[in-house]
Amino acid sequence: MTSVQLTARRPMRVNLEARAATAAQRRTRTRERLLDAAEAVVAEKGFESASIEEFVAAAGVSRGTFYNYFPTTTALLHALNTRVAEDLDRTLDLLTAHIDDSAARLAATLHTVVAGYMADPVRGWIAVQIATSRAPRQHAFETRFAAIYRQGVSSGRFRDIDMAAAFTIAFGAIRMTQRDMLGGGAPPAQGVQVVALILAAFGVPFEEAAQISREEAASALRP
Amino acid sequence: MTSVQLTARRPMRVNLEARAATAAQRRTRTRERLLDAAEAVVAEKGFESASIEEFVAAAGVSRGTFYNYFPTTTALLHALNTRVAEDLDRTLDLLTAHIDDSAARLAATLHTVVAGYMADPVRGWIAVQIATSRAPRQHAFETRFAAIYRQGVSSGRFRDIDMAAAFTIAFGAIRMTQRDMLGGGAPPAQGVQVVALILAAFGVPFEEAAQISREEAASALRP
DNA sequence: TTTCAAATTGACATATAAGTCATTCTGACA
DNA sequence: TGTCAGAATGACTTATATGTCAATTTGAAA
Repeated sequence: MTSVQLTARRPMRVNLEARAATAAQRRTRTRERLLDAAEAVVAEKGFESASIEEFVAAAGVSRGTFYNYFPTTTALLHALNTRVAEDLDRTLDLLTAHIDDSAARLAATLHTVVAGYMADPVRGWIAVQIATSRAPRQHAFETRFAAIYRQGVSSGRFRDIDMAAAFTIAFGAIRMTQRDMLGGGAPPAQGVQVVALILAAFGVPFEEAAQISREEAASALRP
Repeated sequence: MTSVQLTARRPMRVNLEARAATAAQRRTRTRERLLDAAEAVVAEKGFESASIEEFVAAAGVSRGTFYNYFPTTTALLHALNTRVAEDLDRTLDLLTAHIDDSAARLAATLHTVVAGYMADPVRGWIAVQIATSRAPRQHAFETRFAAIYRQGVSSGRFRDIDMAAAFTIAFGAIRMTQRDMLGGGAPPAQGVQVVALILAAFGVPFEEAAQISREEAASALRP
């Protein structure tokens, strides 16, 4: 409608790309500081007292800055969960890449998840809470699980059952185990039993499943 | 220290017990009204907006009255969860008392839990959330599960494994199934698969487990 | 009708949280 | 050294919660 004069093409006064690049670094740093702070706050005061006020105080940034990065506290918490999941996913790559047998690989994966979260109860609680919230699920684990499971099916190690059901039982049981351990009600040995049962559910003979779970638990505990 | 004159023994002016009895009825009624209201509020507005203000408005009682019954909103929510669990526990008694085979009985129990909560999403979410909170666990299900499991072990139907691990895998998987169904991401058929896998984990041959799960699911869906 | 212990009321004082925005600061680069 | 886009600030407004308590109501029994 209104006639706006477009800026004439001429040499740029400033290098905008270079500026944008450094600005992006700065953004990333501040974002990480907020995530770190949130982790510390949740660690110390629990989930309930998670507030923007707390987060910015811990991060040493101002209120306004928070909104520059996250719209709500839950948005931040989900971002935190994603970061945690990605961390763990990288660890899983390193620790299980060399394992050929699908059953052993799955056992190692599940034990590493449990051990990883137990080593850091804050992250553990975050994972447990978010896993059962209405929030959309983290896909990293699901993808990894599916790959291992399919490999197991084609090598005749696992039963060929509905993937969603397999994932549900494996991660439902694992999350519950985590929850029990974090709550102090379950000994680490319970993880060994639960993983063995999961393998058994998938068709691995029980005694062998128990054996595999025991062995992989031993490796996972010292990552 | 101070010399207080004790009331002399003489005929009571009023019948205190009778009064106390009616007062107790009144208490129970008000308490139930608060619980009903909380259920309705959570149903409509979700967990996050659960506040004393909302609850008393829905129940038609005053702020002060709330504190006469519950110290905090979470206390009320836990009471609500207990009521829900007790309801379901009674249902489980009625529906599974006649089933002799432990595997079938366990399948019926798990399916009823899932179906019961799916029929009432509000209660379902409450159960899922509280199951994974730091709150102490509901004992009703655990006791029931243990009884069925022991029966199954002594009749040779189930493997003789650690009870805690067995419970963890069964209820972890069930809660996760619930969560997936409530979130709309899983079809009812997934419950059938998951229960079959649980039975298989406990030592029931897979084909038979699948068969039992299918049959009991059909009964549980029409309670 | 009167009594009285228990139940109920709701205004109040006290937090604590969220979201906005005009202003200031930062730092690479011309 | 000055420029300027984007980052950061924090006081301010608005909102929603919590917990208290003196006063009032209730209802069975006397």
